[in-house]
Amino acid sequence: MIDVVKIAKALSDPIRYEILKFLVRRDAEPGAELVSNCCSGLCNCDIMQVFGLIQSRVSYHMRELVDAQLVIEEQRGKWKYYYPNYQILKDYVKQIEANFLQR
Amino acid sequence: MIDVVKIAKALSDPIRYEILKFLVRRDAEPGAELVSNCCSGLCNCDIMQVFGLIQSRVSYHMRELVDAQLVIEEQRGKWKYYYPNYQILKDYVKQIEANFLQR
DNA sequence: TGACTACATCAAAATAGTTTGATATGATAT
DNA sequence: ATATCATATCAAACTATTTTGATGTAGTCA
Repeated sequence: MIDVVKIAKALSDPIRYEILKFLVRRDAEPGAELVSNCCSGLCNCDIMQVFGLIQSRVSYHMRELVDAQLVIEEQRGKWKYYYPNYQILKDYVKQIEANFLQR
Repeated sequence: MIDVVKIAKALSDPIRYEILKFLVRRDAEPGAELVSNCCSGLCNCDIMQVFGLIQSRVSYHMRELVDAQLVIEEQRGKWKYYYPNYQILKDYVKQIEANFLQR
């Protein structure tokens, strides 16, 4: 079962929320211009560049998102490629609805 | 517009999450046995009793829930009566879906 | 091999959130 | 009015989270 409080905590940081939104937007627009030329997907260095954050800060927040299972990571050579975990997001919504909106 | 990150933060504390679940459950079962005899609704003192928390702690968490608009409070004499704000909960789910699950 | 790149990890500092006990406020009842 | 009850607020202590700079690790490429 999902840990709904842990997911809420992961979503409760504005930077993480924006990063996740960005991952989803980029995932939905596969033809969009690549942010950097470091790799074909979306990696740490892209997020650094887009949000103007230093490397260890991005690394920290991505680990939080991965730990909450909101984001799946995939190693590609020396890069980490991130993509949204839609199943967990769906489960989160379902759980919120089940706990608070069942009438 | 709702502040989705603020709502997530309010939901990210396990005590607040349980209190909100409790408010919803109690709201859905109007015939359920009253927890205390202090008032006809659900007040601070009920939550203290049910969760075994001291007064200032309950007061703090209820204020967080009210600030996030997840809970509406109503003064009744010397008591505060709390009930869930379903509209905000619905808006929160909608926003999560719009930001992350639109395909 | 060595130089370089991407990312992880660590410890320290900074910031934010939570808990507690004490005190304050405001309503009710006598 | 006073006494009592429910809740708010405050300051201090405590705990958790975030940020930073430094260093470590592992992959890549010449």
